[in-house]
Parts: sequence; C-alpha cells; structure tokens
Amino acid sequence: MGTKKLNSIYKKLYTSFGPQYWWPGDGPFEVTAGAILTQNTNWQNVEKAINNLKAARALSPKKLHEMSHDKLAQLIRPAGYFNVKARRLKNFTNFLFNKYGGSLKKLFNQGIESLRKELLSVNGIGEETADSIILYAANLPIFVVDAYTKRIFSRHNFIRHDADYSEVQKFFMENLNKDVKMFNEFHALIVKLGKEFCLKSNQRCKLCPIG
DNA sequence: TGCCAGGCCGGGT
DNA sequence: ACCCGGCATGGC
Repeated sequence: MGTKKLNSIYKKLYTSFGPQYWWPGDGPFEVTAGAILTQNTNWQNVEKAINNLKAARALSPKKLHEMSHDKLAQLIRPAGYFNVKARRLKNFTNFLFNKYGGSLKKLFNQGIESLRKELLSVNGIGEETADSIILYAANLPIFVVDAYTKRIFSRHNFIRHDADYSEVQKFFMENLNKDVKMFNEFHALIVKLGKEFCLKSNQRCKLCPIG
C-alpha cells in the first residue's frame, strides 16, 4: 500500500481543509503541557485550563514544579481528570528538573529514539503524548497516531483493524518523507477529517476526501 | 439528556 | 500479553 497513495491522500486533505496551524499553543512548554492536558479531552476544555495557567502566570516548568498539587489541579480543572493531569504535569516537571536542569532545550537536544524513550519513562506520558511532544514541541520528525488515525485508515483498509500503535506509526513513516512540516499538517488534517466527516458514532463517512 | 473528546495507568486474568 | 475500570469537565 503505497507511498504514492498516502501522499495523494495528504494532498487531498490539504486541498480540502487547508493548513491547520497546529499546535495551537505558544512555545514548547505550552505545547508540552497541552499535550498532557488534551489526553482524551476536547481541545476547547484544554484551552480554558491553559488560560487559567496563563492568568496565574504559572505556565513555565519552574512555576508548575513549585506549585502545590491542589493549586495546580484547581487551575486545570476545566480540562477534566484534573487530579490525574496535575500529577502527570508534575511528573514531567520533576523529570525535567532532575535530568535536564529544567531545560526543554536540553531535553530536546538528543536523538529522536532516545528522546522518545526518555519521555515514555515519565508516568503519564504514553506513546501519543510523547510523539506529540516530539513533533509539535521539539519539531522533530515523528508521526503522531491517535484514535482517529486508526479508525479512519483501518476503515479504508490501509491497516489492520487491530493494528497497535507502533504498527500504524510504521505504516505512515515508511511511506512518507520524514518532513516535520508535513507530519505536523497530516496529523492535524486527520483529526480535522475525523471531526468533520467520519466517525460520528460508527458510520462510514460519505464526503470523506480519502474516498 | 446522554454521549463524547487529539489517553494512560494499574490491577486482574 | 491483553482487558477493563477509573479518572472528570464542558459542549452539543
């Protein structure tokens, strides 16, 4: 299932929807925090949480690191799972200060494989979150797979219905150039497609640009 | 009104 | 190695 086909799907999506301007966040730390906050959660709710953090001037590794769990949990409340996510954000900042002096730049200054392993070692950062941070915060070429990606591309028989994360990711990365900008848009366009057309409940989409 | 959203972990089989 | 319950708000 080829490279050309996948490229053509990307082009169709881009032509239909245009650039998506992801990640809708300002700077690498906001993107990283957003990646954790958006786990199984609508972006609209995440924005409220991020705005709360901004209003409290708390959106930095140091500030989050120093803030109490309860205070942080209250600020991010609109994003849902606020206790879980407060813990996860703190797990990340603890990790960042313990191993990288609190510097995202230092964290990101290593090979992708190694960076991915480091991120996955943080409790609360799984594959999708790690890859989102790598692509959208570190600007390194890795393909982000989410629920939409699996459902859309298995429905169209590009991948098996029970394909796991790494299998899906491999499918994309083996058939596309490792281009950060394109990976960025492609994933965002898949999410857009999922929201707009496909997969409201479990019906096949009719207007889907993939065809 | 109920269902879902850009997951992940921990415990049980 | 999977499977499942838990985590929680806001929008439609």
